[in-house]
Amino acid sequence: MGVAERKERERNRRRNDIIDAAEKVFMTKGFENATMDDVAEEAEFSKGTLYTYFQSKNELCLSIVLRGINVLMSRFDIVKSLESPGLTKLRLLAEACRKFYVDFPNYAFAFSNYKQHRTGCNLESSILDTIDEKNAVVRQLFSSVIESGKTDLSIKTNADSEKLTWILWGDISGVIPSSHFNSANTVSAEYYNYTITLICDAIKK
Amino acid sequence: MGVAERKERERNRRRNDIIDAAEKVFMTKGFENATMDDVAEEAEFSKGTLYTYFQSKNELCLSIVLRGINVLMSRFDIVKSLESPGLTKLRLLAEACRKFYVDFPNYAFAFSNYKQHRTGCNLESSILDTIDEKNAVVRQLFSSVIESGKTDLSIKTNADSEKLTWILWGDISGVIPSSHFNSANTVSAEYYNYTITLICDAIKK
DNA sequence: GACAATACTGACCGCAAGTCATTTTTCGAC
DNA sequence: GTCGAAAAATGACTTGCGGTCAGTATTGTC
Repeated sequence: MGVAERKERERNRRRNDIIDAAEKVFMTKGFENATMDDVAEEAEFSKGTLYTYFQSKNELCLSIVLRGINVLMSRFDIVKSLESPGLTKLRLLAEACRKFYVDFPNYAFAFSNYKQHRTGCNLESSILDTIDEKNAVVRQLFSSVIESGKTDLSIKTNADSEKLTWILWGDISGVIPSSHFNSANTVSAEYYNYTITLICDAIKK
Repeated sequence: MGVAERKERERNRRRNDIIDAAEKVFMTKGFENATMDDVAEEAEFSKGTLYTYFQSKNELCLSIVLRGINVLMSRFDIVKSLESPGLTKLRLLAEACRKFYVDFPNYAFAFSNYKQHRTGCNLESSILDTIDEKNAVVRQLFSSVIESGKTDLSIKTNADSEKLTWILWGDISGVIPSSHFNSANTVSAEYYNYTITLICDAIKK
């Protein structure tokens, strides 16, 4: 008898509906100005109910970030399966990320506020751990792509994989969306690609 | 009779004392956890008085950022007066910035939260304008150093000064301090310098 | 229909940002 | 020295929002 399973599914669906509503509200009003009552109204639940699904406003925000990471990672999968030089793969990863930001401005926006919500979420939340795990997986991916590039001689063999990962992932997930949402969404593919080209030029064999 | 002038001086001094107190309090407790009452107590003023000097908590935070920018810019001055190739100057600017973060962790911390306070400060505040102006001056400096590097042939002539400025200043003032204050202050001069070296390698003639 | 368990509600609480009527201080004029 | 006006400082108060929780409604089981 799958009642428990069905209930679990329904609960997850409702949880997702709330995140949908939160995305909409936060994106429209901004995280600061939007209230949990706003989200509750959009989600057609009472505020109290939100708190049976999320520990805090910050955790709700981080749930949006987590969603974004999952979507982004699924886009990385396609690159992973390719048989290409490491440097090419690196470029493709960066390009996948750029497209992701274009396709999902909500997530780009959420990413740009990640740090803030992270620090605001002082409780131990399982979402924090999950995000950390996903981040580790992404870094591992970048690192292995760089390593493969060193093996296939598309990347300088003396490049420091760990540091490069940090710089690339930092730029891609930090600076770019962050600047993108300053003032008037002026940072374009042009700037993004220039950064990537610059780094790739510096590390290519 | 210089009474008005003296009063103006005293008012500025008190204003600075409040920023001193705010730096201490915010650095210790974090921006979120620290209250204006905390700052008031540290500054030995009542809360109401703080609001005769600053429009809001966010504006007070931005005043700290502005202070930091001024200190940093004064360190850039020394580099400006040197007679060196553009690329060398660029490296020295980056190095000056790194040292600045080491010498003034408070400002590095403030910088890492800049965007947050900026968006929280929705009113038109003269401090915002001043920060924008200072930022423009810094970008102008970077841009002209890059241009001079192209002229003296230390930097590739096809480098895009504007984009490079954006990337360099973005990395230097954004990613680095931002990552620095994640978790356990683990990002070291090593990582910082690796980033700079990477970019400089990519653009050197 | 009785019962438990789960889901939902919204009035309520606490806290901190920001306000403002009142008090205190400063300082020139006489 | 003291009066009056302007400037500075005060802290009790208002407001708004994140978060709570005792109570209500719904669902599923026997």
